[in-house]
Amino acid sequence: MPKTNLKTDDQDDAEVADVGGVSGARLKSFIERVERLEEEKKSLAEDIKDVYGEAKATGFDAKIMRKIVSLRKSNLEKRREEQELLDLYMSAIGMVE
Amino acid sequence: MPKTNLKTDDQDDAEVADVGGVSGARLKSFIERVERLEEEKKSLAEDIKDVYGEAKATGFDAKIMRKIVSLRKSNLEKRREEQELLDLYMSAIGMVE
Amino acid sequence: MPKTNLKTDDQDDAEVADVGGVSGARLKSFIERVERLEEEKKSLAEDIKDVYGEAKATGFDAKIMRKIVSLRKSNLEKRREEQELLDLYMSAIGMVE
Amino acid sequence: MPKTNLKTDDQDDAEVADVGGVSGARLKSFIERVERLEEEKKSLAEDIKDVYGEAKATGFDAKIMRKIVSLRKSNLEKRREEQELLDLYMSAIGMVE
DNA sequence: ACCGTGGTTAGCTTTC
DNA sequence: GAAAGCTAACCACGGT
Repeated sequence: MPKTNLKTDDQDDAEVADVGGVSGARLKSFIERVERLEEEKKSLAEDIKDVYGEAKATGFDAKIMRKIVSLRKSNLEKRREEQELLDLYMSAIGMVE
Repeated sequence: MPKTNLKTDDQDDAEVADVGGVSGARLKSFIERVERLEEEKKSLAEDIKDVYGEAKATGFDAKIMRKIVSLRKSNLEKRREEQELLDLYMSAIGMVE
Repeated sequence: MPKTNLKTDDQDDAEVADVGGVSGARLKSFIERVERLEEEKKSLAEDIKDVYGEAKATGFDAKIMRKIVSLRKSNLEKRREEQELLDLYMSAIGMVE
Repeated sequence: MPKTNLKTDDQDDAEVADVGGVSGARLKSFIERVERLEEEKKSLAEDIKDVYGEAKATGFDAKIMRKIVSLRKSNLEKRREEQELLDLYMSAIGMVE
């Protein structure tokens, strides 16, 4: 069973207590940092979309472009994974450094 | 972060000549802009993950935090949608522009 | 069709109505089919896990095996995607099939 | 469906000899069993998708159906506890109802 | 203009 | 407790 104890009873209540007090303020700060970062991320997603739009206006096919980007990325990932597999083999047969 | 340079690939830079009237150089430029932006996006995703990790180290439950962020976001969206509906109503009765 | 009836709120009743009646029975039937299929899917996931366990008991490294399976799969997918890209190029330059 | 045969790959079947005392043939057998099971799993996933499609064609809302399935699966007790903790956190940052 | 579809992303589970 | 793989929701796009 997953054993996800959400209540965190073992921890001292002083850590998450002070409802509306200092711990609440810290939590709020964390939340807002996350929200700020997610906004920036969303903004970048829009920039990417704009680049595709611009390319399209120049006469390029966005669908093809996306496929190229995707293939280039998967090339890199595949190469990395193959290296990992190689490392695994080497450690499996005791050729570790 | 290990600075994974997406631009590195097998394709030879010399081969970006025009093909069938298509400017290879321009296409390459678009592709690289997209890749650059996607790297930044990925970097932000890692930053977000770090914030959750930091909060967790402080004693907060990341799962709950994600739920809170999600709720706040949907609250905002709902409010925005309600505003849009209100705008629609107002334009419907001629109270706009 | 003349949409003269302003009280359109009840319009969907013919499709999903009969709560507890015949439509409810159909919905229930769909739900149960899904649940049955998901059980089978879960069962297969366990079978897969068992195979890895068996292999491990035989002396193989499950982590390596998973990586091999993953690489073989991505080889296939990459090949398929490259073909799709080729098709896209061909249709883009009018060499449609 | 495009009949993606997972077993086909670049590796030559003749190269499955023992390497460092490892039975290549046995490993290959395990890998192929996994791939076969994963194909079946994928097939079931498609069946499920089909059921949702069929239900949709009958007039049901697939999104709602998925939610129903999900709810039936989830543990109500656990969800209540999560909600309680969530309420606590929300009051901590002033998002009281 | 809408539907269906594919791709993307976030969340959950399980593993190490 | 961190990391990865899997699953499910979301969104944007093209076809009809």
